[in-house]
Amino acid sequence: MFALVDGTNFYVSCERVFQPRLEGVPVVILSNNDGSVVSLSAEAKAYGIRRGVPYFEIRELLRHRQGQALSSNYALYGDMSGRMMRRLAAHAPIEIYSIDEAFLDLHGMERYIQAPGGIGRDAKRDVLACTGLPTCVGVAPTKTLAKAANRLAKKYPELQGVLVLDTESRRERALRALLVEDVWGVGRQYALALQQKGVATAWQLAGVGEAWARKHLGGVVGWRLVQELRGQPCQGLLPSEDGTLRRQSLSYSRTFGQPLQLFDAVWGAVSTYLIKAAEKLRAQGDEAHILSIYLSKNRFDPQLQGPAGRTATLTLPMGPTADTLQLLHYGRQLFGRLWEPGNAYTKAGVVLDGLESRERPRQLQLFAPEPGPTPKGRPELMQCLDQVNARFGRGKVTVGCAVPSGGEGAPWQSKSQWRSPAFTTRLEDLLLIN
DNA sequence: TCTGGGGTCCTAGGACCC
DNA sequence: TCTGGGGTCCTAGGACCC
Repeated sequence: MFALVDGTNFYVSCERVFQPRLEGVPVVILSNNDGSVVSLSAEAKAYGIRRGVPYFEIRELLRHRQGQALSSNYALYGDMSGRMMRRLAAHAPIEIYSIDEAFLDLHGMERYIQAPGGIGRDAKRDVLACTGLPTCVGVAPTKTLAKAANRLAKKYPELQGVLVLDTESRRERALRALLVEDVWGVGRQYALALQQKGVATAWQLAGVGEAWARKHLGGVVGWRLVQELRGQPCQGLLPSEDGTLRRQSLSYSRTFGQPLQLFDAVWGAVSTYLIKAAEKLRAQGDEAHILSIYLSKNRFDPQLQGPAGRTATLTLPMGPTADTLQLLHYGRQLFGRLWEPGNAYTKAGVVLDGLESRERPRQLQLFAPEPGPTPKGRPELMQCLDQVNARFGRGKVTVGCAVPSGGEGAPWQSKSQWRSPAFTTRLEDLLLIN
């Protein structure tokens, strides 16, 4: 059996822990650049606001209803997430699935699931008591069914946030009540196609054959999904060691505060993003051997023809690295391949792929690596750079071509007008009760 | 005027190798 | 006109997740 635990309107809940005045108020949390809604409270949902809508469309509605919009504060959410995960990990082996969701492995704990209250209610109570965060819990024999149970636990208040699917009849009842578009792994495209073929509920989806599933739901993924709905596990727990996630790629991208046309401005943004991505890479003790850069134009522009974005990718000739200067060197080459004068760019990003731990055993070098910018003494230099910045503030020391202090006041700087303080991670932002 | 960011997995074709 | 089988790597793209 698996449990899926997730935070209810997680970002809003994090804000409310430190700002009780937001209790009962329609609250929306905005994306970077204050562009669109990424999380919202039940009160905001009741007024018809939905995740993903652009802020300018709901600004008036929110003001009219005395609602509150906040910029997203990932320093706060990330720290609160860590607190929640540490509580959950005390109950069972854990896989952290996203910032506000975790799977718990309950194999061998079946008797505890059945006990009065059960592990779901227990974990939920614990997280609330220790962090102030409300959660929902779904328990079932497969991950997909646990997600389904969680979904229904949220939808029906009488379940009080916990649903256990531990018998055939409970599974059937749940799947009959679940729409196909609410199944984990069925997105917009698939939902539309399924509905057109007369498959409207999760129960109907669980009844399709293997060939059908492979044909209409993206191959082997679709077939696994159907099996999981039937109660046959196809995915095990991927345990998160010491509360962190093992990742295969890492990226840093931002929408600019305004469209940019000048080479220097766009390269200024990309080089800054590269520096940040390299910092993240070193902070998690990894090296990357594939580098991608992408540039995007405004994807909502009706004049736009062709794809909004272009990507350039390179396998680094000297092998895995976490060196800012090497990444900048090759990043500049990739940028040159993408750059087209006369375009108004709205967004850029950097992706580091093929991540390996820096501590891994070194493979025997059979051939001399291609000469890149000289790497002698570089790991030490990078380490020194990170230590100085950790002590004196991010971006205090950087490379010569970069904009100081990480782009503060730069032309690409994102908007973030209503950010709450970093209550839990900055001493100056500590909440004071008078 | 104003529309996020960071991930995953799978497929498929071409180059290249044995 | 005929012209294998199997494998890897690389790249691009499409679907999905939160």
